[in-house]
Amino acid sequence: MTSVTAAKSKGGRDAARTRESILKAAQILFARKGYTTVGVREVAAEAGVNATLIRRYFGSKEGLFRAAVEDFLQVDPFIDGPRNEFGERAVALLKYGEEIPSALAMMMHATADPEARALCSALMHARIDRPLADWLGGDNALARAANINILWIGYMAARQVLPLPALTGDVVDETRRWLAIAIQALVDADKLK
Amino acid sequence: MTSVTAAKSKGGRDAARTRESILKAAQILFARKGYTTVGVREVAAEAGVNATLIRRYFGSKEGLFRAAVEDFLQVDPFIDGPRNEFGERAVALLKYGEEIPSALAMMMHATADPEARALCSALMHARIDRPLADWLGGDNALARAANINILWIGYMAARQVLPLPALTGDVVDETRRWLAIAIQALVDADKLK
DNA sequence: CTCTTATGTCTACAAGTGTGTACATGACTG
DNA sequence: CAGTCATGTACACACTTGTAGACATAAGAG
Repeated sequence: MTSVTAAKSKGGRDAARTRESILKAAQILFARKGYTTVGVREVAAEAGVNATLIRRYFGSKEGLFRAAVEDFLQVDPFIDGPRNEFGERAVALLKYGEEIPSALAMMMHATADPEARALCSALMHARIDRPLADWLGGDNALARAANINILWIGYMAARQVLPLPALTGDVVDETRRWLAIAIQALVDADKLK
Repeated sequence: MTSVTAAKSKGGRDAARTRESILKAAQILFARKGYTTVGVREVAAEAGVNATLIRRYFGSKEGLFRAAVEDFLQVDPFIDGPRNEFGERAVALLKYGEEIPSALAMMMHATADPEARALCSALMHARIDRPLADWLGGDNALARAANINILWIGYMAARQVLPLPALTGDVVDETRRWLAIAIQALVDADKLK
């Protein structure tokens, strides 16, 4: 197989570089195939390095997964920007997520393993729901944050994780429009009327 | 471990009964732990039968999974009833799904395995999206069906599969109210205004 | 140059997987 | 009662997994 994330194009030892290669490969593979299914040898092959290095740099397979998720599970890109454009921005970021391995897809695929699932659950709460609720403010902030998260998760699951055959072509566009509106409505519902 | 789905409380051979026991145990375990993580020996132990019987009755592990999903992936309970109460009914059924192992949780957990994922994708389309779109009718029926499915998937994933720590207590009630309204809105949007 | 440390490689192991094959035993038909 | 097939059991075989430890080699310091 041709490794897209090959490390050492030119010789020389570079710990940081190989570590990065492993992380990138892990993100791609975990997002595509989940946690249990992907083996450390597979990640190493994709990264173009020796399998044992994963243990050296990340301690264990679980350590690698944790690092891979934490590396790009951030809410900042969503809340940086005008409040009245949150819905549009979120959908745009989800589209971007479809093209690169997203943390959401990674987590959804990984929930088969009990330990990986517990990790995902805790991380999602600490790095998404809580800060998002703080940013939202107003009444029922945590519930609204959870609802926004439900929309994200549902869309990514239906589009990438399963994926649903229905979600192609024009249907995707229609769904994305609906998604932006629904999310924005949750943002704007900061005061019970 | 105490097997809840023990088969042969009294002696005697009963193929249908043991087959049912295996299926029940598989549904519970697959929904809780996914496809790859659950082994055939584990299912057999939970069902209180010999592991080889799984091969006899379902051909293979994949055959067992297929049977387990197909057994209760049905859209009928959702569309049977008044159209203007679809949202409420759907949420009530999801709540029911939280208590018994639901097909949705099973599928979400199983997407790590490529073959299981392909199966889930095809089944979801054939048994949920298509019939639901037919029932919905009107403009963009397939997109609206997909959106409803997104809400279901997102909720079950956030509530059961991950699960999100935020979704407990009052937050769940608030989310369920929102969910019913959002789903009903998609049902009623059968004519572009 | 020489020594030390960081980095990368090789081999192996114990555990668990799905599945196949051969054998035992129950229940029903004639 | 006797025979026959469905049903249940026991065992083993390849295979893959994550992890561990011993070894080799490049890079940088004194």
